[in-house]
Amino acid sequence: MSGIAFPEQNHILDALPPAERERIFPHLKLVTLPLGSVLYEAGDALRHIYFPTDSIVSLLYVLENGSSAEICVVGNDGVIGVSLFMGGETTTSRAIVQSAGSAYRLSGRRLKQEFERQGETMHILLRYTQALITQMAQTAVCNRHHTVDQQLARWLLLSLDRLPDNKLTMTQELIADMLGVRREGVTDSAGKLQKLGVITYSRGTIRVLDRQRLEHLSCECYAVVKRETDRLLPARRADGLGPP
Amino acid sequence: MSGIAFPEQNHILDALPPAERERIFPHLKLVTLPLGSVLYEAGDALRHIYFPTDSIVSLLYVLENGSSAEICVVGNDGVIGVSLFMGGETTTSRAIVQSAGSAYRLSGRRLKQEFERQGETMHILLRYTQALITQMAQTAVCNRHHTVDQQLARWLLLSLDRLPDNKLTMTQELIADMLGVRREGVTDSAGKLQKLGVITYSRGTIRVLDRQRLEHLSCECYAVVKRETDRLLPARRADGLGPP
DNA sequence: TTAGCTATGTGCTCTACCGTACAATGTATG
DNA sequence: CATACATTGTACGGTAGAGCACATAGCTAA
Repeated sequence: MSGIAFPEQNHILDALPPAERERIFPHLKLVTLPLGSVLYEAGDALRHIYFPTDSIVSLLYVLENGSSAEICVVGNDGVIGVSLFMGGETTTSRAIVQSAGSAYRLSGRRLKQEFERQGETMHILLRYTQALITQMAQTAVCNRHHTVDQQLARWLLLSLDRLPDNKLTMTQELIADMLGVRREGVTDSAGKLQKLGVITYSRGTIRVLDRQRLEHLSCECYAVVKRETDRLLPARRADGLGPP
Repeated sequence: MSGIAFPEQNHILDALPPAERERIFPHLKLVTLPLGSVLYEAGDALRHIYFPTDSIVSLLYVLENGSSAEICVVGNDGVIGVSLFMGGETTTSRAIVQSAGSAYRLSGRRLKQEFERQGETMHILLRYTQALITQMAQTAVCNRHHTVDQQLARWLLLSLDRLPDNKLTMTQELIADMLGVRREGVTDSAGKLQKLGVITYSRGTIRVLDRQRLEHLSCECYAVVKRETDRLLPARRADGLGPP
């Protein structure tokens, strides 16, 4: 959250053609998302869609007994609130801010207006939704077959891709909630990574030192999701380093 | 697969308004789907979309090491090939026939034509896709937190809802592939259900005797998905028992 | 009938992860 | 500086499910 923010930091907004931008950008409102805040609960009627710039939001499913699991993660590559244009109005997931930062907010009404014009905006949003589907499905398989060690590596990489530097602010407790495992399990796995010199961990701050090694330690799920996301989403227009 | 088939057996086709029906129905082709046949592999370019009548198709993710997991199941409540209209053209999943039967097939080209008209067809397909998303996400959490016993019950219920009677044709080996567990694990769980008098099992044929009990033994995931699906999908127009 | 295959049942060890308890740090606050 | 709290580390028994081996039981076909 250093310095100015501009809509093009979000890849979806950045990909919109000029006419669409002119219609949408005036109605975007920049909001700050503090760590841990909840954009919506399961069952809430969605009122806005969010385009993160430097924040990260997780979609979490929470079971009756309180245990939970992250089903996908959204950063400046996507949007939160796809059920608005998919027609459901509500979802059964919770959207929680995993990394503090900013996002541009658009009212559901205006979004739907633009979506119904069936221009490029609609097609971009639908392709992004398919990328989300891939991420969810791969997460399901990953939950079934891969170890906590592998999943922690995957999770760190997914977060890293959505952050400006190699530092993430996140306690092991919260990571455990995301992965749906015990906190102690994360401590174990993170300890191994630290011994290997891949990360350093200190009271809520993780620094990734050796990204390549981390990719090696992760399961294939990270690469599968990344490949599919890159295929489905448009190439960046701006360079993401400053206003156009 | 007894007797005649007609498009309205599929809930999506049944929900289309008259104008849409007139455009689409003439181009539907009835195809039979034998048990175990693969509609598409991961990475295949999709050429058709399928509307099952009395068949059931599973979307399966397969990992590099050969292990797999079902991420959702489609019967006469839905369609196979959402990535066609979502814009992706291909998916990373395999679509495999879990219960033999029929389906109506429509070329991807015609489907997209209809979708682009942005009539009711588009909105129904999008809402259905959101229901699919819910199923995938719930499967992800289920894989993480629930026992094989619970998941088998859930799986049986999901299949049962898409079949005309209480009989399913399915070896334990195949169920194991779907749930992403060992075959022996399914034998154990199915044995328990049999002892309880909830099902009978005999060489590839399962009969559900006590559905209510089965719902009780299942985890909440079945109910969550069913509730959300009912909410998102249109009420049945025909009664599904005969041609209109 | 007999042989051969497929599907199911059973028993064993092994391991990752859970649940729980508690100790040892680092950070904030008076 | 002393205290309180939040975060991380460690230990230990319990268990679900994996991996493997092999026995039994129906179905099919010569």
